[in-house]
Amino acid sequence: MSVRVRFAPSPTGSLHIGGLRTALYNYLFAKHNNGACILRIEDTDRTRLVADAAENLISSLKWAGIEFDESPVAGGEFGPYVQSERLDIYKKYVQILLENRTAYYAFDTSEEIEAMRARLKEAGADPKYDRNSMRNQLTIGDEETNKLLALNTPYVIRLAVPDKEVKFTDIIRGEVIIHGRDIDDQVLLKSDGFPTYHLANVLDDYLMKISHVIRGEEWLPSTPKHVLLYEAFGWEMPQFAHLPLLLNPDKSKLSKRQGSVSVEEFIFEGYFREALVNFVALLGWNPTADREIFSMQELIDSFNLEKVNKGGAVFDKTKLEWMNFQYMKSIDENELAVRLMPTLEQKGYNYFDITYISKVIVLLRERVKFLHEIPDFGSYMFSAPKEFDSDYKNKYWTDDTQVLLQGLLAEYKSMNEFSHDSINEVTKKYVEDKGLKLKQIIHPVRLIITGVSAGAGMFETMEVLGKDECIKRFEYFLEHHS
RNA sequence: GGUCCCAUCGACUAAUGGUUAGGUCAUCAGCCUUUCACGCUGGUAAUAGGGGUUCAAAUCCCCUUGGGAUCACCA
Repeated sequence: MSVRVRFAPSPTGSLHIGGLRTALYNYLFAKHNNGACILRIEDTDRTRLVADAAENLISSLKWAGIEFDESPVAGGEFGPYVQSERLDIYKKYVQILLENRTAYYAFDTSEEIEAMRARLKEAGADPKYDRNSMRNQLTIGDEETNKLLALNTPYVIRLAVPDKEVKFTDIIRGEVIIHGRDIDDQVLLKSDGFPTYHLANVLDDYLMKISHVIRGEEWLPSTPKHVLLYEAFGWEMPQFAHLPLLLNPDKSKLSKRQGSVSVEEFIFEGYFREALVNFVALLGWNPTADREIFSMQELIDSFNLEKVNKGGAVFDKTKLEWMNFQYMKSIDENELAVRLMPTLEQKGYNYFDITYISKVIVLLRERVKFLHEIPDFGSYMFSAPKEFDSDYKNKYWTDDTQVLLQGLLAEYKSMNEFSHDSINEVTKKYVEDKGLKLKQIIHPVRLIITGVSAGAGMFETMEVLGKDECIKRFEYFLEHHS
């Protein structure tokens, strides 16, 4: 049997980091097994719809490197892949349930339901739908039901949950048993004609030939309803795998309020896709434990559901930051230069070439947390400093400094090759001849060239800036700021 | 509250009956040094508790405790 999995978000907002992990695990599992990964939009709740949410979801997923074999955009032979376009399908199939009496019409108003719940609560019982005391096909009979239907009375269709144990096997958790008496007579078709998640999800998974349902643990308690539906239709069930939850530092389900949770925010903050994917993949699953860095392909190669943990995992940004830094160091500098270009343009630095940018990146990548910080952290690489750190100056400046710098400038001017090695050589010889320590001159030089105390190796920095630029900065400083 | 799920350092996790309980992040100390960083070396730190089963338990079973999810005409 071929592996077919799906990621089925509802378009109610931007992609949640937990959603990203669910999508990723589906994707990894599919690719590992040469199967198909499908995207289905579950927009059956008309009240929570957010405009453009589906597009945003897809673009976040794409940013992360997750592509779908079948989707509303790519199409596929089991479409449409948007539930609101499948209404006739749901209505058609729910008839089967009505006919074999595993579902029934119910005509209760929301006020009646509310009153029922209040009553049950008063009596200390679970506020489940009390089938026998309400106005439904079971209590009023088929004839009355048909009459009400003919009068266009609003109705819903509910699942007739049998009084028996419902069992299923979860790949991650093993056998799970829940008794029917603990399951509500779930609404399958709402009065607005839209299906609920439970109906639409089961029907679509079946019709789209989904082999494995990989989703968050929050779905575990409602899985028996789905099992019952498969049984009611007489269909073979897919395999289930309920993923452990991603948690806030206080162990509650990962949510807004305790930091960023949407992928868009992480993109905005400047995380590399490689880092976020790598990090999130290792939250709840671990192939070896003696290794942290994995490319998407390596994740695909080693992924398996059996090794997914059962317990929830706290989403700890600190380690993500570390991982991001690993990618900062390892991604090719030319690639990073390309990625930095938009930021540079935004800051008005659009006249530098990729080669120069990548040299600057090599110089500064280990000194910043995010790539986009480079233009500010190393602003002196893009324009000559206008201000000079006075504390830094005071710390290393003496009465002789001015004269020493004049002499050093002359040395630099006479150089042909201006590499960090040759600058190093010339500078060291110069201070040695004067009987000084390198410290006494290199800090003033840094001040002149960069204006600030923090930065890469001085000679490397000067090499990248080039002889002419360095001399210009020397002359400017000695004229104006001494 | 009912039902279900879960439980190894502060965090992510490894060890599927036999290890001085391992690795990574964070943290602490030291080293390196041309500022800031990177890096390097080392340290602190965990099997929730109690019963079993077994020659042997982090690992299997039971109970307790703790945490979480879920209980909609939301997904």
